[in-house]
Amino acid sequence: MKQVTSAGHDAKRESESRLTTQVVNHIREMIEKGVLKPGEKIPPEREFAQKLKISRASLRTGIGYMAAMGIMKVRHGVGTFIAEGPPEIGKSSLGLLGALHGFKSWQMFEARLLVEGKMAALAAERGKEEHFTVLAEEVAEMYATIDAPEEYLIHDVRFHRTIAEASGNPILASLMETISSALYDGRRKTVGLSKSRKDSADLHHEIYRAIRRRNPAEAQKLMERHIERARQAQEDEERSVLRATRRGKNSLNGKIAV
Amino acid sequence: MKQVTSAGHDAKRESESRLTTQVVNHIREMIEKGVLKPGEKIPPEREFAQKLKISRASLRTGIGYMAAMGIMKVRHGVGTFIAEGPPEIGKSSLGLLGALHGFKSWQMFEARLLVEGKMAALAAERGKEEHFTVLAEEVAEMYATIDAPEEYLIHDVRFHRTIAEASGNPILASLMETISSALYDGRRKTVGLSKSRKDSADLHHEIYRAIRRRNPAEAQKLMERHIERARQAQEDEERSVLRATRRGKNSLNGKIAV
DNA sequence: GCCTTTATGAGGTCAGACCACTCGACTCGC
DNA sequence: GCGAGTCGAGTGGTCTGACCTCATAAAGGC
Repeated sequence: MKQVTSAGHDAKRESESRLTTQVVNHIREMIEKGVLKPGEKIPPEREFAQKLKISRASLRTGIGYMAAMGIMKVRHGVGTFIAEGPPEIGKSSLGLLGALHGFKSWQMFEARLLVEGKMAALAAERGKEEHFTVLAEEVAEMYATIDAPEEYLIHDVRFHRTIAEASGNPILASLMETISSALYDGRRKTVGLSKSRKDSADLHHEIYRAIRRRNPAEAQKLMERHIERARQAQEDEERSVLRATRRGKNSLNGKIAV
Repeated sequence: MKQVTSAGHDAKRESESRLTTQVVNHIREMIEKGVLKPGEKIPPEREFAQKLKISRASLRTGIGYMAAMGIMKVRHGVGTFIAEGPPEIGKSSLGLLGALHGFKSWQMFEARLLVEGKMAALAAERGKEEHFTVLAEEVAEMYATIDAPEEYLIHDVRFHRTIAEASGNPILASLMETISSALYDGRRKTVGLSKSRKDSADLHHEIYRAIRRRNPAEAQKLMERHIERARQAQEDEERSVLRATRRGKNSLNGKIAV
Protein backbone atom coordinates (compact mmCIF):
# COMPACT_ATOMS: atom_id res chain seq x y z
CA MET A 1 0.00 0.00 0.00
CA LYS A 2 3.06 2.23 0.14
CA GLN A 3 1.47 4.77 2.44
CA VAL A 4 -0.82 6.72 0.19
CA THR A 5 0.40 10.16 1.30
CA SER A 6 -2.99 11.34 0.29
CA ALA A 7 -2.50 14.76 -1.24
CA GLY A 8 -2.58 13.22 -4.68
CA HIS A 9 0.00 12.58 -7.29
CA ASP A 10 3.15 14.52 -6.82
CA ALA A 11 3.84 17.87 -8.38
CA LYS A 12 2.54 21.10 -7.00
CA ARG A 13 2.13 20.94 -3.31
CA GLU A 14 3.28 24.49 -3.11
CA SER A 15 0.26 26.58 -3.86
CA GLU A 16 -0.56 29.51 -1.76
CA SER A 17 -1.76 28.96 1.76
CA ARG A 18 -5.32 27.76 1.96
CA LEU A 19 -6.85 31.10 2.73
CA THR A 20 -5.38 32.81 -0.27
CA THR A 21 -6.59 29.96 -2.40
CA GLN A 22 -9.98 30.24 -0.81
CA VAL A 23 -10.25 33.89 -1.75
CA VAL A 24 -9.12 33.20 -5.28
CA ASN A 25 -11.54 30.35 -5.70
CA HIS A 26 -14.39 32.31 -4.24
CA ILE A 27 -13.87 35.12 -6.67
CA ARG A 28 -13.35 32.68 -9.48
CA GLU A 29 -16.70 31.14 -8.71
CA MET A 30 -18.35 34.50 -8.63
CA ILE A 31 -16.93 35.16 -12.04
CA GLU A 32 -17.93 31.81 -13.44
CA LYS A 33 -21.44 32.15 -12.09
CA GLY A 34 -21.70 35.54 -13.71
CA VAL A 35 -22.10 37.37 -10.41
CA LEU A 36 -19.04 39.41 -11.29
CA LYS A 37 -18.31 40.62 -14.77
CA PRO A 38 -15.30 42.43 -16.17
CA GLY A 39 -15.17 46.02 -15.04
CA GLU A 40 -17.35 45.49 -12.02
CA LYS A 41 -16.41 46.46 -8.50
CA ILE A 42 -16.07 44.01 -5.66
CA PRO A 43 -17.34 44.91 -2.19
CA PRO A 44 -15.11 47.04 0.05
CA GLU A 45 -12.38 45.08 1.75
CA ARG A 46 -13.69 45.40 5.29
CA GLU A 47 -17.12 44.29 4.28
CA PHE A 48 -16.03 41.51 1.95
CA ALA A 49 -13.61 40.15 4.52
CA GLN A 50 -16.39 39.91 7.04
CA LYS A 51 -18.62 38.12 4.57
CA LEU A 52 -15.92 35.56 3.83
CA LYS A 53 -15.23 35.17 7.55
CA ILE A 54 -11.57 35.97 7.16
CA SER A 55 -9.43 38.86 8.22
CA ARG A 56 -8.96 41.82 5.99
CA ALA A 57 -5.26 41.03 5.78
CA SER A 58 -5.90 37.61 4.28
CA LEU A 59 -8.41 38.98 1.86
CA ARG A 60 -5.85 41.52 0.78
CA THR A 61 -3.34 38.77 0.17
CA GLY A 62 -5.77 37.07 -2.15
CA ILE A 63 -6.63 40.27 -3.94
CA GLY A 64 -2.98 41.13 -4.33
CA TYR A 65 -2.44 37.74 -5.85
CA MET A 66 -5.12 38.25 -8.43
CA ALA A 67 -3.97 41.77 -9.10
CA ALA A 68 -0.53 40.41 -9.84
CA MET A 69 -2.04 38.08 -12.38
CA GLY A 70 -3.86 40.94 -14.01
CA ILE A 71 -7.27 39.57 -13.08
CA MET A 72 -8.09 42.51 -10.87
CA LYS A 73 -7.24 46.17 -10.76
CA VAL A 74 -7.00 47.98 -7.45
CA ARG A 75 -7.47 51.73 -7.35
CA HIS A 76 -6.51 53.48 -4.17
CA GLY A 77 -9.37 55.42 -2.69
CA VAL A 78 -11.85 54.09 -5.18
CA GLY A 79 -12.22 50.35 -5.01
CA THR A 80 -11.20 47.04 -6.47
CA PHE A 81 -12.40 45.93 -9.88
CA ILE A 82 -12.42 42.95 -12.15
CA ALA A 83 -10.08 43.68 -15.03
CA GLU A 84 -11.53 44.52 -18.38
CA GLY A 85 -10.09 45.16 -21.77
CA PRO A 86 -7.68 42.88 -23.52
CA PRO A 87 -6.54 40.12 -21.22
CA GLU A 88 -2.90 40.29 -20.26
CA ILE A 89 -1.14 37.20 -19.16
CA GLY A 90 2.12 37.62 -17.39
CA LYS A 91 2.65 41.18 -18.45
CA SER A 92 4.75 42.69 -15.71
CA SER A 93 6.16 39.27 -14.98
CA LEU A 94 7.93 38.83 -18.28
CA GLY A 95 10.33 41.60 -17.43
CA LEU A 96 11.24 40.03 -14.12
CA LEU A 97 11.42 36.58 -15.59
CA GLY A 98 13.70 38.02 -18.20
CA ALA A 99 16.04 39.42 -15.61
CA LEU A 100 16.06 36.04 -13.91
CA HIS A 101 16.66 33.84 -16.90
CA GLY A 102 18.47 36.29 -19.09
CA PHE A 103 15.96 36.68 -21.89
CA LYS A 104 17.46 38.36 -24.88
CA SER A 105 15.82 41.02 -26.95
CA TRP A 106 16.04 38.97 -30.14
CA GLN A 107 14.22 36.14 -28.40
CA MET A 108 11.33 38.41 -27.61
CA PHE A 109 11.18 39.54 -31.19
CA GLU A 110 11.30 35.97 -32.37
CA ALA A 111 8.29 35.20 -30.21
CA ARG A 112 6.48 38.29 -31.31
CA LEU A 113 7.22 37.56 -34.93
CA LEU A 114 5.71 34.14 -34.55
CA VAL A 115 2.61 35.19 -32.71
CA GLU A 116 1.79 38.33 -34.62
CA GLY A 117 2.56 36.76 -37.94
CA LYS A 118 0.13 33.99 -37.24
CA MET A 119 -2.50 36.39 -35.98
CA ALA A 120 -2.27 38.43 -39.14
CA ALA A 121 -2.89 35.29 -41.15
CA LEU A 122 -5.81 34.33 -38.93
CA ALA A 123 -7.23 37.82 -39.17
CA ALA A 124 -7.17 37.51 -42.93
CA GLU A 125 -9.09 34.27 -42.65
CA ARG A 126 -11.56 35.10 -39.92
CA GLY A 127 -11.73 38.88 -39.73
CA LYS A 128 -15.13 40.50 -39.99
CA GLU A 129 -16.12 43.66 -41.80
CA GLU A 130 -16.15 45.68 -38.62
CA HIS A 131 -12.55 44.79 -37.96
CA PHE A 132 -11.54 45.84 -41.44
CA THR A 133 -13.28 49.13 -40.92
CA VAL A 134 -11.38 49.83 -37.75
CA LEU A 135 -8.11 48.80 -39.35
CA ALA A 136 -8.68 51.19 -42.22
CA GLU A 137 -9.43 53.99 -39.82
CA GLU A 138 -6.32 53.39 -37.82
CA VAL A 139 -4.16 53.35 -40.90
CA ALA A 140 -5.64 56.66 -41.93
CA GLU A 141 -4.96 58.07 -38.48
CA MET A 142 -1.40 56.87 -38.68
CA TYR A 143 -0.81 58.77 -41.87
CA ALA A 144 -2.45 61.79 -40.30
CA THR A 145 -0.28 61.78 -37.21
CA ILE A 146 3.04 61.04 -38.83
CA ASP A 147 4.49 64.13 -37.21
CA ALA A 148 3.08 63.44 -33.77
CA PRO A 149 5.00 60.50 -32.37
CA GLU A 150 2.88 60.03 -29.29
CA GLU A 151 -0.38 59.93 -31.15
CA TYR A 152 1.07 57.83 -33.90
CA LEU A 153 2.04 55.28 -31.32
CA ILE A 154 -1.50 55.07 -30.03
CA HIS A 155 -2.87 54.20 -33.43
CA ASP A 156 -0.07 51.81 -34.05
CA VAL A 157 -0.94 49.91 -30.92
CA ARG A 158 -4.61 50.04 -31.74
CA PHE A 159 -3.95 48.63 -35.19
CA HIS A 160 -2.16 45.63 -33.77
CA ARG A 161 -4.79 45.10 -31.12
CA THR A 162 -7.51 45.10 -33.72
CA ILE A 163 -5.70 42.45 -35.70
CA ALA A 164 -5.42 40.47 -32.50
CA GLU A 165 -9.12 40.72 -32.00
CA ALA A 166 -9.86 39.85 -35.59
CA SER A 167 -7.74 36.72 -35.27
CA GLY A 168 -10.46 35.26 -33.12
CA ASN A 169 -8.01 33.83 -30.61
CA PRO A 170 -7.86 35.83 -27.40
CA ILE A 171 -5.09 33.65 -26.06
CA LEU A 172 -2.71 34.60 -28.82
CA ALA A 173 -3.86 38.17 -28.32
CA SER A 174 -2.89 38.16 -24.69
CA LEU A 175 0.43 36.53 -25.44
CA MET A 176 1.08 39.38 -27.83
CA GLU A 177 0.15 41.95 -25.21
CA THR A 178 2.51 40.35 -22.78
CA ILE A 179 5.43 40.18 -25.12
CA SER A 180 5.12 43.59 -26.60
CA SER A 181 4.57 45.34 -23.31
CA ALA A 182 7.71 43.71 -22.01
CA LEU A 183 9.52 44.66 -25.16
CA TYR A 184 9.34 48.38 -24.88
CA ASP A 185 8.58 48.42 -21.27
CA GLY A 186 6.50 51.56 -21.05
CA ARG A 187 8.97 54.31 -21.74
CA ARG A 188 11.42 54.08 -24.59
CA LYS A 189 8.86 55.34 -27.04
CA THR A 190 11.38 54.98 -29.80
CA VAL A 191 10.27 58.32 -31.05
CA GLY A 192 12.54 58.01 -34.02
CA LEU A 193 12.45 59.89 -37.26
CA SER A 194 9.35 60.93 -39.08
CA LYS A 195 10.64 59.15 -42.17
CA SER A 196 10.63 55.83 -40.40
CA ARG A 197 7.05 56.48 -39.43
CA LYS A 198 6.16 57.08 -43.05
CA ASP A 199 7.63 53.71 -43.96
CA SER A 200 5.90 52.12 -41.06
CA ALA A 201 2.54 53.55 -42.04
CA ASP A 202 3.01 52.29 -45.59
CA LEU A 203 3.73 48.83 -44.32
CA HIS A 204 0.70 48.87 -42.07
CA HIS A 205 -1.32 49.94 -45.05
CA GLU A 206 -0.10 46.98 -47.02
CA ILE A 207 -0.84 44.64 -44.17
CA TYR A 208 -4.32 46.01 -44.02
CA ARG A 209 -4.85 45.43 -47.70
CA ALA A 210 -3.60 41.87 -47.53
CA ILE A 211 -6.00 41.14 -44.71
CA ARG A 212 -8.77 42.90 -46.53
CA ARG A 213 -8.18 40.73 -49.57
CA ARG A 214 -8.23 37.73 -47.24
CA ASN A 215 -4.75 36.68 -48.21
CA PRO A 216 -3.35 35.00 -45.09
CA ALA A 217 0.08 34.15 -46.49
CA GLU A 218 0.66 37.67 -47.69
CA ALA A 219 -0.59 39.20 -44.47
CA GLN A 220 1.71 37.02 -42.45
CA LYS A 221 4.69 37.79 -44.63
CA LEU A 222 4.13 41.53 -44.40
CA MET A 223 3.57 41.43 -40.68
CA GLU A 224 6.78 39.52 -40.23
CA ARG A 225 8.62 42.06 -42.30
CA HIS A 226 7.17 44.84 -40.20
CA ILE A 227 8.29 43.27 -36.96
CA GLU A 228 11.66 42.49 -38.35
CA ARG A 229 12.10 46.18 -39.10
CA ALA A 230 10.97 47.10 -35.64
CA ARG A 231 13.62 44.81 -34.28
CA GLN A 232 16.33 46.45 -36.31
CA ALA A 233 15.11 49.88 -35.32
CA GLN A 234 15.30 48.94 -31.69
CA GLU A 235 18.73 47.43 -32.07
CA ASP A 236 20.00 50.57 -33.74
CA GLU A 237 18.58 52.66 -31.00
CA GLU A 238 20.12 50.51 -28.33
CA ARG A 239 23.47 50.82 -29.98
CA SER A 240 23.26 54.59 -30.09
CA VAL A 241 22.04 54.79 -26.52
CA LEU A 242 24.94 52.63 -25.55
CA ARG A 243 27.34 54.93 -27.31
CA ALA A 244 25.82 57.95 -25.62
CA THR A 245 26.07 56.30 -22.26
CA ARG A 246 29.65 55.34 -22.80
CA ARG A 247 30.44 58.91 -23.63
CA GLY A 248 29.36 59.68 -20.08
CA LYS A 249 26.28 61.59 -21.05
CA ASN A 250 23.75 59.23 -19.59
CA SER A 251 20.85 61.64 -19.68
CA LEU A 252 18.50 58.83 -18.85
CA ASN A 253 19.57 58.23 -15.30
CA GLY A 254 20.29 54.64 -15.99
CA LYS A 255 16.68 53.94 -16.78
CA ILE A 256 17.82 51.90 -19.72
CA ALA A 257 17.91 48.67 -17.89
CA VAL A 258 14.52 47.10 -18.21
CA MET B 1 -8.69 70.60 -26.38
CA LYS B 2 -10.76 67.74 -25.16
CA GLN B 3 -9.61 67.88 -21.56
CA VAL B 4 -6.08 66.65 -21.36
CA THR B 5 -6.53 64.48 -18.29
CA SER B 6 -2.91 65.10 -17.50
CA ALA B 7 -1.56 61.91 -15.96
CA GLY B 8 0.43 61.27 -19.08
CA HIS B 9 -0.41 59.25 -22.08
CA ASP B 10 -3.14 56.85 -21.18
CA ALA B 11 -2.54 53.29 -20.16
CA LYS B 12 -1.10 52.13 -16.84
CA ARG B 13 -1.63 54.49 -13.98
CA GLU B 14 -2.66 51.55 -11.91
CA SER B 15 0.49 49.91 -10.67
CA GLU B 16 0.61 48.57 -7.20
CA SER B 17 1.02 50.94 -4.33
CA ARG B 18 4.50 52.35 -3.98
CA LEU B 19 5.68 50.01 -1.27
CA THR B 20 4.81 46.88 -3.13
CA THR B 21 6.65 48.24 -6.13
CA GLN B 22 9.57 49.07 -3.91
CA VAL B 23 9.82 45.52 -2.70
CA VAL B 24 9.55 44.15 -6.21
CA ASN B 25 12.19 46.51 -7.50
CA HIS B 26 14.50 45.81 -4.64
CA ILE B 27 14.37 42.12 -5.27
CA ARG B 28 14.64 42.68 -8.97
CA GLU B 29 17.83 44.61 -8.40
CA MET B 30 19.21 41.90 -6.20
CA ILE B 31 18.55 39.45 -8.98
CA GLU B 32 20.06 41.65 -11.65
CA LYS B 33 23.14 42.28 -9.57
CA GLY B 34 23.53 38.58 -9.09
CA VAL B 35 23.07 38.77 -5.34
CA LEU B 36 20.19 36.38 -5.69
CA LYS B 37 20.16 33.48 -8.07
CA PRO B 38 17.42 31.01 -8.97
CA GLY B 39 16.82 28.54 -6.17
CA GLU B 40 18.29 30.72 -3.50
CA LYS B 41 16.53 31.68 -0.31
CA ILE B 42 15.73 35.22 0.64
CA PRO B 43 16.14 36.39 4.25
CA PRO B 44 13.34 35.62 6.73
CA GLU B 45 10.43 38.01 6.49
CA ARG B 46 10.92 39.68 9.86
CA GLU B 47 14.56 40.33 9.20
CA PHE B 48 14.14 41.39 5.59
CA ALA B 49 11.31 43.74 6.45
CA GLN B 50 13.47 45.44 9.01
CA LYS B 51 16.30 45.81 6.54
CA LEU B 52 13.98 47.43 3.99
CA LYS B 53 12.50 49.65 6.69
CA ILE B 54 8.98 48.54 5.97
CA SER B 55 6.47 46.50 7.89
CA ARG B 56 6.31 42.78 7.52
CA ALA B 57 2.82 43.09 6.09
CA SER B 58 4.01 45.25 3.22
CA LEU B 59 6.91 42.99 2.54
CA ARG B 60 4.52 40.08 2.39
CA THR B 61 2.38 41.92 -0.12
CA GLY B 62 5.36 42.30 -2.38
CA ILE B 63 6.40 38.71 -1.96
CA GLY B 64 2.88 37.54 -2.65
CA TYR B 65 2.91 39.57 -5.78
CA MET B 66 6.05 37.95 -7.05
CA ALA B 67 4.87 34.54 -5.99
CA ALA B 68 1.75 35.07 -8.08
CA MET B 69 3.91 35.79 -11.06
CA GLY B 70 5.88 32.64 -10.49
CA ILE B 71 9.08 34.51 -9.70
CA MET B 72 9.22 33.22 -6.15
CA LYS B 73 8.15 30.14 -4.31
CA VAL B 74 7.05 30.34 -0.70
CA ARG B 75 7.24 27.24 1.47
CA HIS B 76 5.52 27.42 4.80
CA GLY B 77 7.85 26.70 7.67
CA VAL B 78 10.87 26.66 5.42
CA GLY B 79 11.46 29.93 3.65
CA THR B 80 10.98 31.91 0.50
CA PHE B 81 12.98 31.14 -2.60
CA ILE B 82 13.67 32.48 -6.04
CA ALA B 83 12.01 30.19 -8.53
CA GLU B 84 14.15 27.82 -10.51
CA GLY B 85 13.53 25.44 -13.30
CA PRO B 86 11.71 26.31 -16.48
CA PRO B 87 10.26 29.79 -16.26
CA GLU B 88 6.50 29.90 -16.20
CA ILE B 89 4.73 33.01 -17.23
CA GLY B 90 1.13 33.35 -16.28
CA LYS B 91 0.62 29.71 -15.42
CA SER B 92 -2.09 29.76 -12.82
CA SER B 93 -3.44 32.93 -14.31
CA LEU B 94 -4.37 31.51 -17.66
CA GLY B 95 -7.06 29.42 -16.06
CA LEU B 96 -8.62 32.41 -14.36
CA LEU B 97 -8.23 34.59 -17.38
CA GLY B 98 -9.94 31.86 -19.32
CA ALA B 99 -12.89 31.86 -17.01
CA LEU B 100 -13.08 35.63 -17.34
CA HIS B 101 -12.86 35.92 -21.07
CA GLY B 102 -14.25 32.59 -22.05
CA PHE B 103 -11.21 31.00 -23.60
CA LYS B 104 -12.07 27.94 -25.59
CA SER B 105 -10.18 24.68 -25.59
CA TRP B 106 -9.55 24.84 -29.32
CA GLN B 107 -8.00 28.25 -28.91
CA MET B 108 -5.52 26.90 -26.44
CA PHE B 109 -4.65 24.12 -28.82
CA GLU B 110 -4.28 26.56 -31.64
CA ALA B 111 -1.79 28.53 -29.58
CA ARG B 112 0.03 25.43 -28.51
CA LEU B 113 0.17 24.16 -32.07
CA LEU B 114 1.78 27.38 -33.16
CA VAL B 115 4.31 27.60 -30.38
CA GLU B 116 5.34 23.98 -30.19
CA GLY B 117 5.43 23.59 -33.93
CA LYS B 118 7.81 26.48 -34.21
CA MET B 119 9.92 25.22 -31.35
CA ALA B 120 10.29 21.84 -32.99
CA ALA B 121 11.55 23.57 -36.11
CA LEU B 122 13.95 25.70 -34.11
CA ALA B 123 15.17 22.68 -32.22
CA ALA B 124 15.98 21.02 -35.52
CA GLU B 125 17.99 24.06 -36.49
CA ARG B 126 19.71 24.89 -33.26
CA GLY B 127 19.62 21.77 -31.14
CA LYS B 128 22.88 20.45 -29.75
CA GLU B 129 24.07 16.90 -29.43
CA GLU B 130 23.27 16.78 -25.76
CA HIS B 131 19.65 17.64 -26.47
CA PHE B 132 19.38 14.92 -29.05
CA THR B 133 20.75 12.46 -26.56
CA VAL B 134 18.15 13.36 -23.99
CA LEU B 135 15.38 13.20 -26.57
CA ALA B 136 16.43 9.75 -27.62
CA GLU B 137 16.46 8.59 -24.02
CA GLU B 138 13.02 9.95 -23.36
CA VAL B 139 11.61 8.27 -26.44
CA ALA B 140 13.09 5.00 -25.27
CA GLU B 141 11.57 5.51 -21.84
CA MET B 142 8.23 6.20 -23.40
CA TYR B 143 8.25 2.90 -25.23
CA ALA B 144 9.31 1.24 -22.02
CA THR B 145 6.49 2.68 -19.94
CA ILE B 146 3.68 2.27 -22.39
CA ASP B 147 1.73 0.36 -19.79
CA ALA B 148 2.37 2.80 -16.97
CA PRO B 149 0.36 5.91 -17.76
CA GLU B 150 1.75 8.03 -14.95
CA GLU B 151 5.34 7.37 -15.83
CA TYR B 152 4.67 7.67 -19.50
CA LEU B 153 3.31 11.12 -18.89
CA ILE B 154 6.48 12.18 -17.13
CA HIS B 155 8.64 11.26 -20.07
CA ASP B 156 6.18 12.83 -22.45
CA VAL B 157 6.45 16.12 -20.63
CA ARG B 158 10.20 15.81 -20.42
CA PHE B 159 10.41 15.23 -24.15
CA HIS B 160 8.54 18.42 -24.89
CA ARG B 161 10.53 20.38 -22.37
CA THR B 162 13.75 19.22 -23.91
CA ILE B 163 12.60 20.37 -27.32
CA ALA B 164 11.73 23.68 -25.74
CA GLU B 165 15.22 23.96 -24.36
CA ALA B 166 16.79 22.92 -27.63
CA SER B 167 14.85 25.63 -29.42
CA GLY B 168 17.10 28.15 -27.76
CA ASN B 169 14.24 30.51 -26.97
CA PRO B 170 13.24 30.41 -23.30
CA ILE B 171 10.38 32.78 -23.93
CA LEU B 172 8.64 30.41 -26.26
CA ALA B 173 9.42 27.69 -23.76
CA SER B 174 7.65 29.50 -20.99
CA LEU B 175 4.69 30.29 -23.18
CA MET B 176 4.43 26.59 -23.85
CA GLU B 177 4.59 25.80 -20.16
CA THR B 178 1.84 28.25 -19.47
CA ILE B 179 -0.46 27.02 -22.15
CA SER B 180 -0.04 23.36 -21.59
CA SER B 181 -0.33 23.56 -17.84
CA ALA B 182 -3.59 25.42 -18.27
CA LEU B 183 -4.68 22.87 -20.81
CA TYR B 184 -4.79 19.83 -18.64
CA ASP B 185 -4.84 21.69 -15.45
CA GLY B 186 -3.06 19.23 -13.20
CA ARG B 187 -5.39 16.30 -12.92
CA ARG B 188 -7.20 14.94 -15.92
CA LYS B 189 -4.26 12.74 -16.73
CA THR B 190 -6.07 11.54 -19.78
CA VAL B 191 -4.91 8.09 -18.89
CA GLY B 192 -6.43 6.71 -22.05
CA LEU B 193 -5.72 3.48 -23.81
CA SER B 194 -2.37 1.85 -24.10
CA LYS B 195 -2.83 1.71 -27.86
CA SER B 196 -3.02 5.47 -28.07
CA ARG B 197 0.21 5.61 -26.13
CA LYS B 198 1.84 3.34 -28.61
CA ASP B 199 0.83 5.65 -31.44
CA SER B 200 1.97 8.62 -29.45
CA ALA B 201 5.36 7.10 -28.78
CA ASP B 202 5.76 6.33 -32.47
CA LEU B 203 5.00 9.91 -33.35
CA HIS B 204 7.44 11.21 -30.78
CA HIS B 205 10.00 8.90 -32.26
CA GLU B 206 9.44 10.37 -35.67
CA ILE B 207 9.66 13.87 -34.33
CA TYR B 208 12.94 12.98 -32.72
CA ARG B 209 14.31 11.64 -35.97
CA ALA B 210 13.28 14.72 -37.91
CA ILE B 211 15.02 16.94 -35.40
CA ARG B 212 18.04 14.69 -35.37
CA ARG B 213 18.25 14.96 -39.16
CA ARG B 214 17.97 18.71 -38.75
CA ASN B 215 14.87 18.89 -40.87
CA PRO B 216 12.89 21.84 -39.44
CA ALA B 217 9.93 21.64 -41.79
CA GLU B 218 9.41 17.96 -41.13
CA ALA B 219 9.82 18.37 -37.39
CA GLN B 220 7.27 21.13 -37.34
CA LYS B 221 4.80 19.16 -39.44
CA LEU B 222 5.08 16.11 -37.22
CA MET B 223 4.79 18.12 -34.04
CA GLU B 224 1.68 19.78 -35.35
CA ARG B 225 0.19 16.44 -36.21
CA HIS B 226 0.98 15.21 -32.71
CA ILE B 227 -0.75 18.13 -31.06
CA GLU B 228 -3.69 17.89 -33.37
CA ARG B 229 -4.16 14.32 -32.20
CA ALA B 230 -3.88 15.34 -28.61
CA ARG B 231 -6.63 17.83 -29.23
CA GLN B 232 -8.90 15.22 -30.68
CA ALA B 233 -8.14 12.86 -27.83
CA GLN B 234 -9.07 15.49 -25.32
CA GLU B 235 -12.24 16.38 -27.14
CA ASP B 236 -13.27 12.75 -27.22
CA GLU B 237 -12.60 12.46 -23.55
CA GLU B 238 -14.57 15.55 -22.76
CA ARG B 239 -17.49 14.22 -24.69
CA SER B 240 -17.46 10.97 -22.81
CA VAL B 241 -17.04 12.65 -19.46
CA LEU B 242 -19.96 14.81 -20.35
CA ARG B 243 -22.04 11.77 -21.16
CA ALA B 244 -21.07 10.15 -17.89
CA THR B 245 -21.93 13.25 -15.95
CA ARG B 246 -25.28 13.55 -17.63
CA ARG B 247 -26.01 9.97 -16.71
CA GLY B 248 -25.78 11.19 -13.14
CA LYS B 249 -22.77 9.15 -12.19
CA ASN B 250 -20.38 11.99 -11.57
CA SER B 251 -17.82 10.02 -9.64
CA LEU B 252 -15.46 12.95 -9.73
CA ASN B 253 -17.25 15.17 -7.30
CA GLY B 254 -17.59 17.90 -9.82
CA LYS B 255 -13.86 18.34 -10.10
CA ILE B 256 -14.28 18.49 -13.84
CA ALA B 257 -14.81 22.17 -13.99
CA VAL B 258 -11.78 24.37 -14.48
C1' DG C 1 -21.96 80.21 -10.76
C1' DC C 2 -17.31 78.72 -9.56
C1' DC C 3 -13.71 77.62 -6.45
C1' DT C 4 -12.47 75.96 -1.82
C1' DT C 5 -13.23 73.28 2.06
C1' DT C 6 -14.92 69.44 4.38
C1' DA C 7 -16.74 64.82 5.03
C1' DT C 8 -16.90 60.22 3.74
C1' DG C 9 -15.51 55.95 2.08
C1' DA C 10 -12.14 53.29 -0.14
C1' DG C 11 -7.56 51.19 -0.20
C1' DG C 12 -2.46 51.28 2.08
C1' DT C 13 0.52 50.70 6.00
C1' DC C 14 1.73 49.62 10.49
C1' DA C 15 2.73 47.06 14.92
C1' DG C 16 2.60 43.15 17.63
C1' DA C 17 0.64 38.93 19.03
C1' DC C 18 -0.28 34.33 18.10
C1' DC C 19 -0.96 30.05 15.04
C1' DA C 20 0.88 26.29 11.90
C1' DC C 21 4.37 23.97 9.57
C1' DT C 22 9.20 21.95 8.85
C1' DC C 23 13.09 20.02 10.21
C1' DG C 24 16.81 18.84 12.88
C1' DA C 25 18.45 17.65 17.53
C1' DC C 26 17.58 15.18 21.48
C1' DT C 27 15.95 11.55 24.29
C1' DC C 28 14.31 7.15 25.38
C1' DG C 29 13.47 2.35 25.06
C1' DC C 30 14.76 -1.79 22.81
C1' DG D 1 23.87 0.99 18.52
C1' DC D 2 19.70 2.32 16.50
C1' DG D 3 14.97 3.45 15.35
C1' DA D 4 10.89 5.99 17.15
C1' DG D 5 8.96 9.53 19.48
C1' DT D 6 9.50 14.28 21.39
C1' DC D 7 10.69 18.86 21.51
C1' DG D 8 12.11 23.33 20.11
C1' DA D 9 13.91 26.89 17.06
C1' DG D 10 13.06 29.06 12.84
C1' DT D 11 9.94 30.53 9.30
C1' DG D 12 5.78 31.54 6.98
C1' DG D 13 0.39 32.35 7.84
C1' DT D 14 -3.34 34.81 10.07
C1' DC D 15 -5.60 38.10 13.08
C1' DT D 16 -6.67 42.52 15.25
C1' DG D 17 -7.39 47.19 15.27
C1' DA D 18 -5.53 51.50 14.74
C1' DC D 19 -4.00 55.11 11.70
C1' DC D 20 -2.54 57.17 6.96
C1' DT D 21 -3.40 58.48 2.18
C1' DC D 22 -6.12 59.09 -1.77
C1' DA D 23 -10.42 60.12 -4.58
C1' DT D 24 -14.81 61.99 -4.75
C1' DA D 25 -18.89 64.23 -3.75
C1' DA D 26 -21.26 67.36 -0.80
C1' DA D 27 -21.31 71.71 1.67
C1' DG D 28 -19.76 76.20 2.13
C1' DG D 29 -17.59 80.76 0.83
C1' DC D 30 -16.51 84.19 -2.77
